Amino acid sequence: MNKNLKRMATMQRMQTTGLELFYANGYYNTSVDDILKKLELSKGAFYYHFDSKEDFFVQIIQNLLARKVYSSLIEPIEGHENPLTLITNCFDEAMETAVHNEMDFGCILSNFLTEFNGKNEVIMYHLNEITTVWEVNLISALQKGKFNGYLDRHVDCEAVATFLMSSYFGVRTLMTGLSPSAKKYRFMTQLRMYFKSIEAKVVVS
Amino acid sequence: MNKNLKRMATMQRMQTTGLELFYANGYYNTSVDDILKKLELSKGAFYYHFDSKEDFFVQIIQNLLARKVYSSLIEPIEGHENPLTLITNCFDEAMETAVHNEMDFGCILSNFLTEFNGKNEVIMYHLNEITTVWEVNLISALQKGKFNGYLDRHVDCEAVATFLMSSYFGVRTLMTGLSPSAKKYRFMTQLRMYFKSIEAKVVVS
DNA sequence: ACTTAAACAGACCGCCTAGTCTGTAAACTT
DNA sequence: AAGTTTACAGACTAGGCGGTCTGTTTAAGT
Repeated sequence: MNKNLKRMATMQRMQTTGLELFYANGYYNTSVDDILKKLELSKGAFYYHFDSKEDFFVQIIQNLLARKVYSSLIEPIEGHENPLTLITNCFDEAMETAVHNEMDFGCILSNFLTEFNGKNEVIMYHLNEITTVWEVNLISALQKGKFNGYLDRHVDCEAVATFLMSSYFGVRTLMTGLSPSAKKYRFMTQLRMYFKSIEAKVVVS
Repeated sequence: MNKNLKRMATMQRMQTTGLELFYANGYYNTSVDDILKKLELSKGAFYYHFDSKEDFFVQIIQNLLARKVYSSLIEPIEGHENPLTLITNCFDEAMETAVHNEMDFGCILSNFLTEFNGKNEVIMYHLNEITTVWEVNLISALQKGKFNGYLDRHVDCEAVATFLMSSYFGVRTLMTGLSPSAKKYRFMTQLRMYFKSIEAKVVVS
């Protein structure tokens, strides 16, 4: 039983540093040797555990990227409170993490979508799957919010979800440039402005 | 004089197809040989006109990318009308072009920002320069609009610019996935919602 | 104690990469 | 007409790439 455990541990180690380097340098600009050098492992070890570099990356997507997106962008908006508040706090926290991370290269999911678009269908399929999961959860959170009277009745939840995903992807890209902290602050003020325009109108009694 | 003309023509040809391939496949995933093969030119021709692959790309940024961003995102918002209308039409047209382009890989500028972030300082410098030009022009267009009474007095123009750039970068990335046309439509509805929240309030007479 | 398979190590292969260098045909200069 | 420079062609090199293959050590099963 220790057998399978060690196997899993090694594969985890490989995938973790693999994701680190792929995120920092890009998939095509990171060689298998780069990863193995950092791990102090050999080619034999890598191709014993994985069929190919592509197979390796697909497993990283399913094991690490999917969980990362879930824990940072989906789970925080699962609640019965005002979804606009939940989303605001969720984005705020995600961006705050990015601000304090010296090695921030933008949203992982967005970066890989950009890198593989039109280049690798297999990988794109798995990335789009994660994107869809995020979208579905955003929409259902908004619909629940509408049902609970937090959002205006006329709001198109699918459209709001698209707009939110767009703006988040984009701001993370922008934040990799100059003054990320200021960018974050400005973004958040306008997100709140936008939310005011779709929240339930106060009934004048 | 025909001399310099031919030289310019060849360099233009190289840069044009270079940008095409870099946009479609990424910079690191496109070899100099790939470009030369499509052009039916030789290594000698390439390194006669350019010092290196990086120098080649920097010239592409300055000659082609900068103009492209200007003509599609900056020039259309230079006018004395309502900047919110101008921006709406500008984004609409840019996204419509993307929808009808089978080979759309997202916003060129955003893609390259993602690809080179943390990997190549020289190229990042030139890319950030273009981004800043866009930002500055957006801000000044908004400020002019505020002065002319199209925007609410309390609007933070810099924040609006950041929000707009973010959402545009992001939606172009999202549109490379499933149903770009629907994504565009949904995005535009929410952009209009957002604009309603920052436009000048109607004075009740 | 012996067998067997798991978990590697590392040499090796063919291909691709950015970049160099030498050669050469045409054009421009004088 | 002769000399010189431009604008290439294409062979070549050193190194990196993903992937293979043949060991070898370690540990579990019997």
